[in-house]
Amino acid sequence: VPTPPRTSIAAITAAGSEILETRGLQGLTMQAVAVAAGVRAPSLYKHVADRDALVGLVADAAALALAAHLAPEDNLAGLARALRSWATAHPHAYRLVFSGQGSPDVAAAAGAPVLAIARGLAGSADELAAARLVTAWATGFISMELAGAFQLGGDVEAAFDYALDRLTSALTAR
Amino acid sequence: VPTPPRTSIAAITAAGSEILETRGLQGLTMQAVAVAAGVRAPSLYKHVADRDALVGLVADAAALALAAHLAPEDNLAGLARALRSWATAHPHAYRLVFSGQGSPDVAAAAGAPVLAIARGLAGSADELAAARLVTAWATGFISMELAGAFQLGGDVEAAFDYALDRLTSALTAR
DNA sequence: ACCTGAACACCGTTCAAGT
DNA sequence: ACCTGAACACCGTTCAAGT
Repeated sequence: VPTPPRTSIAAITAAGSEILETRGLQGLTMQAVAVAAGVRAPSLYKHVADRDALVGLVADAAALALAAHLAPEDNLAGLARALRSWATAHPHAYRLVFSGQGSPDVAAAAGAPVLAIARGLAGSADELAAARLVTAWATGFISMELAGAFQLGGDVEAAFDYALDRLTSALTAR
Repeated sequence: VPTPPRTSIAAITAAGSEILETRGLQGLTMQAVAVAAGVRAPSLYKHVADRDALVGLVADAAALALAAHLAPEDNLAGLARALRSWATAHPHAYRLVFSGQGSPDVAAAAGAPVLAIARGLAGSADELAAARLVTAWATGFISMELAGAFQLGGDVEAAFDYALDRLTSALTAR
């Protein structure tokens, strides 16, 4: 006897996103997601291949949320600050987005605004290389900050602003 | 009846480092390390508090190995290329070093050469901020490369050299 | 003083049985 | 067609018992 589904990819992804937010990637277990979706763990395998696939769905959802948060920004400093504020508000989601566990297509779409801003600064010849410099710096800075890697003290805010200033002038096409 | 230890922190760390190299962080299980150290899993708890502590020891050993690999470099480009070559040769160890799971003291010691080079470029007033810019860029670039995040094609080598050139001129004290 | 087998709680995953 | 309990292999960790 055929039965209508009692859950869905969308519901599973939403449940997973909320669990990631509150309990981190380690807390994102099949059991926890199943309970939050109102179902038992084995049922999830009717909707996702395995835990890696579920983590990928959650990563993509986070990447889209991040992209929406970045969309209004149209200059390098604004974009970098928006990225950092989102990372501070959603540290687990931020780490997951940049861990490479999501779909490459979604990641590429989310990175598009950076390309546009890099083109405006560096010109279209250096667009891609400039975008990679900026993206690498921003993700590196923020992930080190989240990991507590800035142990030497000093002013982390000042280091962020210093880097933005130096990068802006370094990338501006001559 | 007292008994001499059949293993040691050093042996456990060495076994863990080799397992990390070949099987990754996921393969670094208490069971696998115990077998490699010639002992059973419960015995490890006489030497380390728990798996996190063991991972921390392996992270510190990797950070020291990385520091030794970077030590001969005395300019920004050489340092960055040496970091990247080590990361390519030891991807699991590289990720672990920058995951913040090791001891802050060891991480700070390993970062000292970057500070010296940054001081030479930017002057002592901006030394720390300049070092953070460079470190954030390099770790971000390499971790994105290891994660396969450079999906848009283009020349990754060229992007690395472009960034080195732009950063060097951006940091040089005026 | 250290090592061990046995046990516990947990995890991801499979599968026959239910509806 | 989907959901479930039961089971399996694995994991980290504890602990009483051995030497």
